Amino acid sequence: MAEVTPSGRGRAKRLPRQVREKQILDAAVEVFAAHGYYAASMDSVSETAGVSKPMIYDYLGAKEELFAQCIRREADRIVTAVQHEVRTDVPADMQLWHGLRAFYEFVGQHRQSWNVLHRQALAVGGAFADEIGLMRSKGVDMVSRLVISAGSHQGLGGQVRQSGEAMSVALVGAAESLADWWLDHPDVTPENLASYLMNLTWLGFNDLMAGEVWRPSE
Amino acid sequence: MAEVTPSGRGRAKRLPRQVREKQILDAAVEVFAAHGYYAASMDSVSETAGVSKPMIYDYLGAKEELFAQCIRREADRIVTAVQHEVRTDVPADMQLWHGLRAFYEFVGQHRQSWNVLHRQALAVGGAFADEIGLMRSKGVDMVSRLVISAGSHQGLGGQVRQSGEAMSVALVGAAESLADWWLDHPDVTPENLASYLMNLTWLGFNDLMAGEVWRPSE
Amino acid sequence: MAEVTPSGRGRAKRLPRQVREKQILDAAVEVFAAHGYYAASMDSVSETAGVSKPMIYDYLGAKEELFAQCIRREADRIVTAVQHEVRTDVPADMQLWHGLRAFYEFVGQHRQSWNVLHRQALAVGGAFADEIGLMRSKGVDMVSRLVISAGSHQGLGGQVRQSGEAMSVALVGAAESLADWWLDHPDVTPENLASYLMNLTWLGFNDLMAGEVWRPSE
Amino acid sequence: MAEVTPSGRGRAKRLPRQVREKQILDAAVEVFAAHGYYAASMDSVSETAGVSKPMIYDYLGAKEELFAQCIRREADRIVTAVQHEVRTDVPADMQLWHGLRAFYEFVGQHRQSWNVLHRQALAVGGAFADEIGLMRSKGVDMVSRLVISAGSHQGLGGQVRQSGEAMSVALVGAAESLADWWLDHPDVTPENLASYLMNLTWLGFNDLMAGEVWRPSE
DNA sequence: GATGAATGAGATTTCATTCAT
DNA sequence: AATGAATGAAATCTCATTCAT
Repeated sequence: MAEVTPSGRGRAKRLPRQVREKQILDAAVEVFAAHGYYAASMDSVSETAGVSKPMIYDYLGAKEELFAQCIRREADRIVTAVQHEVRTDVPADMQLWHGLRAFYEFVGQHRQSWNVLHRQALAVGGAFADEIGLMRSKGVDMVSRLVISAGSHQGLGGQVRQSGEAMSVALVGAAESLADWWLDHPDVTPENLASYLMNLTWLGFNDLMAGEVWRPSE
Repeated sequence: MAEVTPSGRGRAKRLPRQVREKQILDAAVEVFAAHGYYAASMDSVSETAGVSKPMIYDYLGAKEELFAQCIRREADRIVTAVQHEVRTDVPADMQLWHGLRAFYEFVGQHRQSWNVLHRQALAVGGAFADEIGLMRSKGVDMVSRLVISAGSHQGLGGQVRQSGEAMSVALVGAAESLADWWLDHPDVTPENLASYLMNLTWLGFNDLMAGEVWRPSE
Repeated sequence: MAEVTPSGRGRAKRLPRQVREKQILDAAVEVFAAHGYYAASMDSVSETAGVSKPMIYDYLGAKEELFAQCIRREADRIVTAVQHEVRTDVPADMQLWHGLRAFYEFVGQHRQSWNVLHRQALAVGGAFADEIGLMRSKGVDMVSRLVISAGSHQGLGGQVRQSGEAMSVALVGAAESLADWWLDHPDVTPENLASYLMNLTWLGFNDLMAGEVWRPSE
Repeated sequence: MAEVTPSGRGRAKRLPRQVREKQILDAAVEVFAAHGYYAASMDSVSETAGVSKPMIYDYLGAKEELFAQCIRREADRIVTAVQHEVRTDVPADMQLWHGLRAFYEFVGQHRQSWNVLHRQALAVGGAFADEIGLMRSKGVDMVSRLVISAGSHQGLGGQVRQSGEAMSVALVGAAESLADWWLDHPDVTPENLASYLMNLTWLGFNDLMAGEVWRPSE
């Protein structure tokens, strides 16, 4: 029987389209993550996938399109992973806590996805604006909903509502930044990271909602 | 009329090296910011600067080196701008407030610098690790010092000190993220942005320092 | 009529890799020999081979590597040609004679090979040290073996043995030099050339081996 | 007083043309010898000479011309050095001996000159045919004259006269080749080298002249 | 379905050379 | 006499992409 594994030489065994597409996407994520969008070559992808280049073009389109699909798939994955851990029947702070923990657990296990998603997509920018926006907004939405719902529960001050989105963006940015920092401090646990963020921001949210607002003293 | 402006065709007028170097760096920042490190071609830079390519190589080195110099210059600029606004004879919260406001004012006026610095440098990664690290650490250091000094003033809890760096990283990430968000919400003022961050984090810091720590309830 | 010859324009006909590699190497030898390593451009090689540049890089590597392969192939050719004519069942002088004749016959038919091998490789030096050394040593070895075996047959003096290598080097140099000179005296036959060298050196060898050593008289 | 040495910064002191030309030629020989004709850049020469590029062009012409002048000067030097040691009032063999010894002594002290002369000039070829030919012929002439005069003294056989030039060429080639070999065997003395050559060839010459000619036995 | 063969186009970089002071 | 400033032109190499089997 002919080999099916990527390392098999010669004409690869005929496989259903679905399987090949997964093979290719997996390879693409790996390669884009390792070298970045530009430095990654279609040759690398083809080699890594154990599939010839024309096939990539046939199945997943040109480089840009291929990258876009990587982003889409990985964004879905991480959002799904987080959502799966967030139960709506607990207090808002616990929801955020669970979400953050799930986020860092996922990141810890899929550094690649994270890299592809975040850094490269942001850097190349222009052409991938849509995909990035979509993914970003998913994260922000999740947080926004929490913050706002928390706020409305407790009769929140104008500040929070008015700036809910901004603050969610900031929180997401903080989370992402901390995830990067994690790479250089691997001995920290996901719980620690989530805890740092909760302490940094949640008390602030609470205070805000209790009407205690910071204002410059000058 | 003999052209002297960058767009002039033909042999450029003789200018002292210093002046040309600035011209070239300016052009490089513009081009890198507009297209990203990879998509920016040395031809573009040369055209934008109104100077032939060999001069770029002679004066500022190859593409990587040129980019590194862009990063260095712009990092210095932004750090200087922020430091210039931070007075050490005011309470820690006011220092942070001033710093953030200065940061957003600068970003508002130099979108390019910001882009070059942040997105591109992070994305290309590898080769520019040093430059990026330096710049990052400057920001984080500034915040760390504030946070920690604030903490020691008030007899701070172990959490803050132990995780001072992580939290500073998170704060810087939040600030950066908010700066990106600003691009799509141009009617917000620098004061607003700074204020959002202060409210999100400072009260948290204060509570922490007062011993009020968030812990999961499960 | 669809062209297949190297000079054909447009997309070259599909050929198996092996064939193309030979085509390219042939062209490279021609071009390097004609212009020298540095003056030869990859464009020339590509045009001469009737193949696009990327294929050259794909099949035979970058310029240095390509040149190295030229050297290797041509060195093998000439060494093989000479060895093929040298029978070990004849006296040493006849072996040398046959070798030299074969050498000049080969050189006469492949001026290009010779040029590529000798001049260019030596001149560029540095990067090709290994290839050159290998090729050189093959020639010197062949001669050394002859000289020394001849010597030991006849109870040879210390001079020869001690300096066998040096003398072989000198002989090879003489042969090469004479090959160059031949270019300007094309009416001389290979036999003549071989004969000159035999007369210049072999009697010297013999005398030496008989103990008749030249010494300065002062 | 302003600096005159090459390392002096700023505008060099005005110097008579003759002196500058020597400075430049010295530098050029050094640089060409170190890197080869192509790899040597006019910038290097200019830096090494401590003189600006326009001056080189003014005084000694473009790269080709500059190299030609290097060859000419160094060829003269070596020929002069050898001729200086050869006295015409001694037997022919001693003349050759002295010449060879002088040659290797010169080469030992001026590896650079030798390299420039021999390897590079030969390699670049084409453009420098004239200079090379000139230099070569000087060496060959010297030897030829010896050989032939020696021959006529002793009633020489037809072989020698008919092929005097060829044999001289071969001898010169042997000498050059041995000089190259010397680079890798630095513990050998000039006397040894000269002696090897004398033994390899002179006895052969003598035998020839005595009518003892080698002929293939088949 | 699958691929080896093939290329257009463009990127970075380096040099020899000259102009203008 | 002397040079800093400036460039045209070209060389090497790589890559995304397609053709033909």
